[in-house]
Amino acid sequence: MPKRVDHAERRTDIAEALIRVAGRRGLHAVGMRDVAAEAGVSLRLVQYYFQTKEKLLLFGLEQLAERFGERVSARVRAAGDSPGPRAMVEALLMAALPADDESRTFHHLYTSYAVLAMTDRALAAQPFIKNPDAAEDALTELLRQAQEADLLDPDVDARLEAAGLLAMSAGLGTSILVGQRSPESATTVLDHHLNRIFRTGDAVLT
Amino acid sequence: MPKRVDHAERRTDIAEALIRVAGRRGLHAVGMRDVAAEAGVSLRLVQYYFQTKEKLLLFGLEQLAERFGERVSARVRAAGDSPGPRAMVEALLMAALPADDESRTFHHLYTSYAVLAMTDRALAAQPFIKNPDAAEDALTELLRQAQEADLLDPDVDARLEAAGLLAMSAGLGTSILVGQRSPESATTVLDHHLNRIFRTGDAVLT
DNA sequence: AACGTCATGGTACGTTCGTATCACGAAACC
DNA sequence: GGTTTCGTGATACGAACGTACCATGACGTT
Repeated sequence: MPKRVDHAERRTDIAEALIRVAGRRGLHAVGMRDVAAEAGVSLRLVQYYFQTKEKLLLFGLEQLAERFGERVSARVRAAGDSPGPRAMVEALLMAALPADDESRTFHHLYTSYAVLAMTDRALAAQPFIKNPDAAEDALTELLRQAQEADLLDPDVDARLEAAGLLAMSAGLGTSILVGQRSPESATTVLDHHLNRIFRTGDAVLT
Repeated sequence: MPKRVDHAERRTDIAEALIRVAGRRGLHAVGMRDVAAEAGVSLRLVQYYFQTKEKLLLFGLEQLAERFGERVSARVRAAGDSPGPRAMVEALLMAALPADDESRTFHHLYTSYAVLAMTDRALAAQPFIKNPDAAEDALTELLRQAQEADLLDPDVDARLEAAGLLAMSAGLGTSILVGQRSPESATTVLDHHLNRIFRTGDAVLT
């Protein structure tokens, strides 16, 4: 073989170019030529590493979900040291809100992909079921721990509560992106809910 | 003027054709030719009544939001007779969940439009701020009434609670559309929340 | 040293899309 | 009753898109 280049690395480079340009102009507006230009390679190369646009999109979604999952769990881990379970719950939910650019891009593109998945039933069943389920499991576990530490209202069903909180966070995220609500307002709404669920009325929000 | 046709009527006909075909194949996949075929008219006519695709899309969104608003308020009104405020709250939230075809189409397309609105900041600022705000006002009012009738936990902030419930409903709706969650499961989550907010533990869900 | 294969560039092809143009019948107005 | 205006059809145009094809260095293998 000649230059023997690392295919995996090349693919993630291109996929991140896709994420960047799609985050700027919208997923519906990006073509392979845009991705190629953003990545600084020729159109032919994008075709070479991903044979078809559909495969590129699919890989981009996986990349997006993976990166965001790492971001959230990093924040939860960082919050794990100090004030207890509620801080971790808040870290998880707040990290999911589109307050900074990275999170905005994620929400924007993830929603775009979700819309595609509504018709192309086959497209990426995994990322839209497996990842949210994992998040729900993680949040459920955090709530259970809080419940065992007697910090939580005992008559909440941890699993149902986790599902509700995540759905609420997602819904608030969308309303932020479309300009209906400010990130601060969304934080207030979330915190109000947590205040009623947790026994201590302390707000630890940012 | 010759045949003097009712422009407004024609426009809504075409817009509903747009909604039908977009609901089937996805908003990203419909062109003016598809809309024309679905409406049973020529491409030229679609151009004639809407000069540009953007105007067609805009009118379609207004039409969509209007129809859905009527649907929800009709259901709330229908539930207003019998068992009290909670039934109306449930009616509002449940009507917004994508359980039937009409509601599924609405969620699907509304989300598609929301994605477009994230980049085309100008596109339809109204429908994505005015309508949700109106829904929030209505739900807030219902919650306040329940609170005055002493049916509600007195330490809930009606406005914040309304915002949270609507965001949760929207988030659950999306998770249904992507196949992560069943409508029944979403209903359970919503009802669990209402059970903790309302003083009576009665579930009046469908 | 020759060869085959990998990485890459350039470019062409066929399709589809939104929009514009030309044409024409019919009806209302003076 | 002629003229103007409205509703409608058919079709053409230019751009953009995804994909396919052809060519050509560069390098490891034999």
